[in-house]
Amino acid sequence: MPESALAAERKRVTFPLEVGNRINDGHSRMNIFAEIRGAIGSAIEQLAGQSVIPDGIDLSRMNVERPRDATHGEISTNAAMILAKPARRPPRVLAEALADVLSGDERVARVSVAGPGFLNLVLRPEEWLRAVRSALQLGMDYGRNTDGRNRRVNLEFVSANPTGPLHLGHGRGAVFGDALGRLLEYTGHDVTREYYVNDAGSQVDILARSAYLRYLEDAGLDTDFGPESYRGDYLIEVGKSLHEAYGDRLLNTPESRWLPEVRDFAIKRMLRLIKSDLKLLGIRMDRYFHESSLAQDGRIDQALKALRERGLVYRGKLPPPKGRRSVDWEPRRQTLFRSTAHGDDVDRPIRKSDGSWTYFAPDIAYHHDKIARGYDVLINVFGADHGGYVQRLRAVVSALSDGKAHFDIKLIQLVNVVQRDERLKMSKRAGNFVQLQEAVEAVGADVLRFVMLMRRNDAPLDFDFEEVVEKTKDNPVFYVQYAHARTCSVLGRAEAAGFRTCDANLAEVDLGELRHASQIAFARRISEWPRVVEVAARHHEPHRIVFYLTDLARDFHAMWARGNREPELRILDESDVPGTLARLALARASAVVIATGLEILGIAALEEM
RNA sequence: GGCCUCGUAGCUCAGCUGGACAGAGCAACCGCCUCCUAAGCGGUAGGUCACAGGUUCGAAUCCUGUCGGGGCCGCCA
Repeated sequence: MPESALAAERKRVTFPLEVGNRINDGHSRMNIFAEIRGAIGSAIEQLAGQSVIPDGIDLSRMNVERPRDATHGEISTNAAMILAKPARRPPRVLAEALADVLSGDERVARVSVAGPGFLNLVLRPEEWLRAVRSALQLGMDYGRNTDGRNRRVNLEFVSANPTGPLHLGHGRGAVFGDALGRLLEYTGHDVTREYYVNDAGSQVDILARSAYLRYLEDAGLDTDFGPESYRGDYLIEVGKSLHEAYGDRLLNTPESRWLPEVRDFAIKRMLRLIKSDLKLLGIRMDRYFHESSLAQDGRIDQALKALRERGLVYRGKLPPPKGRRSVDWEPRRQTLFRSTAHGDDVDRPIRKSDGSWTYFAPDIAYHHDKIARGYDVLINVFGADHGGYVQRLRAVVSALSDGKAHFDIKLIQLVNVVQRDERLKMSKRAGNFVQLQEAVEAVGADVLRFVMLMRRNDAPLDFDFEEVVEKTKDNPVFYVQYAHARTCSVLGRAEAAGFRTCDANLAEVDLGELRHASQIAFARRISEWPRVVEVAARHHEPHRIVFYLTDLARDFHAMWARGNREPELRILDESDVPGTLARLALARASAVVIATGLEILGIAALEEM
C-alpha cells in the first residue's frame, strides 16, 4: 500500500470530525438500541403509573443489548431483574407485565420472557433495515452522537522527553491518543491535544552536553563520549548546526556559559524531529506545554499555595520503603504532599531535602494549570513505566479540582517487535529499538495506526513487520481494507451497468427487497455501529472500533461469498433491478461504516487494492 | 517486601463494565472458483475463563487470599 503519507494527511485534514451538529434529533432515531431502551423506559413508566412498581427507580444498570445466543432474540434486556428488588415482585412477573406493554409497540415483532426474567425482543425486519438507510443518508455522520456536548477534554499524550526522535513505543501512545481524540470529537467532545515537553530536567542537560560534544566534533576536536550522553546520529547534525550558528565562540568556555544556549538550541531541534515524526502519522497537537514555563511564571508556587490552602502540604519525613532493604536509608525532612488524603498509599515529596523541586512539583503545577483552564475531563496517555505515578497524579487532580474533574490515565503497554514469532526485546542498549520513522517508512502510516490499535492499551502488543503488510486474510488491516475495496468494486460495476449508485439514490430504494435472513443479519450489524461508537467513546477504548470493523468486514466477505453459491444473493444481477438496488444499498452502507470507522482511527479507506 | 497491571482454546486476543449453555482470528482436519476481487468463503474439532474462598437471583467480569508473567518502587527525570 504505497499511499503517500502526504496524501493520507491531506485526506485526514479535510475530514470533518469536528463537533457534530447535524444530528441533534437524529441521534436516537439512528440508534435502534437507544430507541428500544427508550421504549422500555416508557413501559416502565406506564407500570409505575399503574402503581405496579414504584416511581423513580434507578435504571442505570439496565442493559439493552444483543444477546450472544440468537435463540434469545435480537435484543434483550435485564430490566425486569433490575426492577424486581425495589418493586418487591418476582422478576418474571414484572417481565410479563413489560412484555405486555412492549408487544403493543409497532417496532416489535415478538416479545418473550426467559430464564430468570430476561425480556427477549425480536424486531420487525424494517427496523434493522432503517440503519442501512440512515447510513446512506447521513454518510460519515451515521454513528455520530452528541454525548460529549459541553464537555471540554484535555488529552495529553506522547509527551516524550525532547531528547531524540520517537520510537515505536512512543508511536503506540501517539496513535492511541490521536484515535481517542478523534473518537471523542466524533462524539461531540471539545478536545485539546496536548504535549507536555519535559524541557527543564537533567535529561535535557544531558542532551545539551551530548550536542555540545557533537559541536566539538564538528569543530574538528577529539571528543570523548562518556557513558552519560546520548549517542544517536541525529545529534551529529545538531552539532554541525551549532557550529554554523555560533562559529567557534562556544569553544573553551565553561559549561555554565554555553549550556543554557546549547540546551535551548538542541531542544528546539529535537522538538522539530518529534513533530516531523508525528506528522508522518498524521498527528497534530493543539498545544506544546513547556515544563520550563511553569518555573518561570511562578506557577509552581501558585499550585503549591492551592494545595496549602487545602491543608495538604507539610514538612515531614517519609517512612522508609516498605520491605525493601535499603542500607543507606536515612529519614530526611522535606516538603511533602499529603496525597494519602486523596487515595494514595504514601505521601509524596514536593521538594528535595536540599529545598529544590522534585520532578513531581512541576507536574502538580501543570495539572493545576489544566484544571484552571476549565476542562471537564483530563486524560493522560502514559507509557506503562509511569504506572507508579498514577496514584499521586490522581491525588493531585482530585485535590486541586476538589474531586470535580474527571481524570483518566491510560497506560500504554510495550510494543514487542516480533520476527517470525521470535521476540526481539526493544532496548536502547541493544541498539535494536525501532525508530518510529523507520516503521512508518516500512509499512505506511495507515497500517501502523491500525496495528497499534488492535489491542487494548493495557495489553502488550506484538508487532511483526512482515505480517502486517501481508495481503491475506491473516492480516486484519488488509482484511478490512479489502472489504471496503470490494464494495467499491461492485458499485463501480453496477454504475457501469447503468445503475444509479449515488448515496442519495440508494437511500431511496425499497429495502423491503432484502428478505433473506443473512441480509437482515447484516443490517443488524450495521445497526450496532452507533452503539459501538458510544461505548468505545465512553470507555476511552478505540480498540473497540477495530474489533467491530473486523467483524463487519467478516460479515461482508461472508455475504459476498454467499452470492457465489446462491445466485439470488449475488449483489449485482442485471435481471433484477429492484433487488440489485437494495443489495447495493446494503453494500454501500457497509462501505460507509468501514470508511467512517477507519476515519475515526485516522486511516484512509482504500477504494481498490 | 510494597504498589500497579495482566492471567480466557495449542498460539494471538475480544468479551458490550454483573446476565442466560464462554466468542473471534491463526494453527489442525474436511470442503467450495465456467459466476460481482478465492487477496475470499463454509464446516469440524478445540476452554474447570490460573487457583481457592466471598458478595449476588446470577461472576470470566466485583471483593479477599494464593500462585505465575510484566512494570514501578525515598529526594531520577
